[in-house]
Amino acid sequence: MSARAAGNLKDVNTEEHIVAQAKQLFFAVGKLSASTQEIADFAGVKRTLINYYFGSKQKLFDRAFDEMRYSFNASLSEVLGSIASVYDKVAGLIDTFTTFMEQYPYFNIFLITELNTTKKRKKEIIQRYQRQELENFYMEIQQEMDAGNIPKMDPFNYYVNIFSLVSYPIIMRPYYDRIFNMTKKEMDSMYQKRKQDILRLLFINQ
Amino acid sequence: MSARAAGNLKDVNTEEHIVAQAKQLFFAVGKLSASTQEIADFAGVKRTLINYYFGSKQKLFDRAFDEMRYSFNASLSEVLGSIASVYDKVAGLIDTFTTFMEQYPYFNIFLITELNTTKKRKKEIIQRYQRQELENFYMEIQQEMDAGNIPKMDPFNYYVNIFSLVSYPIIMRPYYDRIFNMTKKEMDSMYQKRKQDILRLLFINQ
DNA sequence: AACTTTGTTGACACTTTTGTCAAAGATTTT
DNA sequence: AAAATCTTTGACAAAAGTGTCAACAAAGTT
Repeated sequence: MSARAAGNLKDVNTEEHIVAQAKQLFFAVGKLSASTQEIADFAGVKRTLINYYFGSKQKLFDRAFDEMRYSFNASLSEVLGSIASVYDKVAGLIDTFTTFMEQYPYFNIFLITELNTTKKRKKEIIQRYQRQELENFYMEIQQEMDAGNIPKMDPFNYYVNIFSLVSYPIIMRPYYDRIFNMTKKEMDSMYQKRKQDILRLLFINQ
Repeated sequence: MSARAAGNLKDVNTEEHIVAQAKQLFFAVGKLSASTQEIADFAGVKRTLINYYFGSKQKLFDRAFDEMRYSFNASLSEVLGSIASVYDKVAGLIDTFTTFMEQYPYFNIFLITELNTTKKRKKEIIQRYQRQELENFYMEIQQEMDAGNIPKMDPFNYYVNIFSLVSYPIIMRPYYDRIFNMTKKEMDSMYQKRKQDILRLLFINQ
């Protein structure tokens, strides 16, 4: 249904359309190792168009990945670079990251699997990011710790904890749905409470 | 070097040897979609032996996965089923899970990717686990919350948090090594502190 | 030691997947 | 509207991966 009507030309940009659908298939649906045929079917185009526009499957993947990375970093920067309070920044990170993870749960997974097993392109693919914003955030965190509002630990670990607490349960959700003895309703309510539970865990006196 | 000498018969059980090596390749090295040739090379045997002993690649994978799952559940049960204090149980879970994750970081990842995208075998592969132990643990957690020793939240979320805080950073470590502006030494020390930091985060007054 | 069973090997066939290319169809430019 | 350019398509070739099989080798049994 979402497939492009065949021969429906130029009302959409085919190239962009393919990338967009590939991002969905890879990072939302989770078919990280979809074949070119699967990608083409999903996008509703002929397989050869992938080669025409991107040269190879790998280059399409790189393109999709780069776009994901860019938009993810942008949304992080928006929070970290703001003038909000530390508490609001933490809440903002939780919020932003939750949204992102729910939309693209497999993006993180790709970072791990493919990146570690594909020996090449290690250096180029990742640029150090948000150095200044991060240093600044660490400092603010440290101040809150000194003030007793945040459990004392290395600010880096604190930062990592935010992402851990948000990301992991979302990634594992389909698995948890099966192993834990709960109805979908119960599970939903559990997951809905998480944002607040996390925030309360990360901030002592709120 | 670790490869079996060719023709070196019966000093080791070839079948077990292949499974053991496959577990390493899949869940420690991270080659979740290794070809039969890669598996065979890694184990130092001829590729056809995989078919001889296991019938198909899938069956070898299932076997490796089942063994992993079994040992993982066993180590969890050992902690949850013990008579230790809640604090010690939480510390034990952190410890056990850290060890497991460091040894087989890709086991969790498989649970997500393959399991969600491979439509078949959803039901059979996972059995509900540790129901009684878990219910009991929830109850103990709740008591500690009531006593004010643990931040108040749903015990399920608390339980999930333990695994989130341990697992996610280990999974992401290779990625973090590159994006964060730290030396290996700094990163190591950060990760070493984590166990205590996590425990302190999860228990208020310790 | 002959026989049977178990283990190992290389060759082959089959399937899946990727990428190329020439031809056909559309769109834009002149 | 003719020419040039861009887009789409099906057919083909090449590569990679999986499983089967018959033959050979080793170990165990009688």
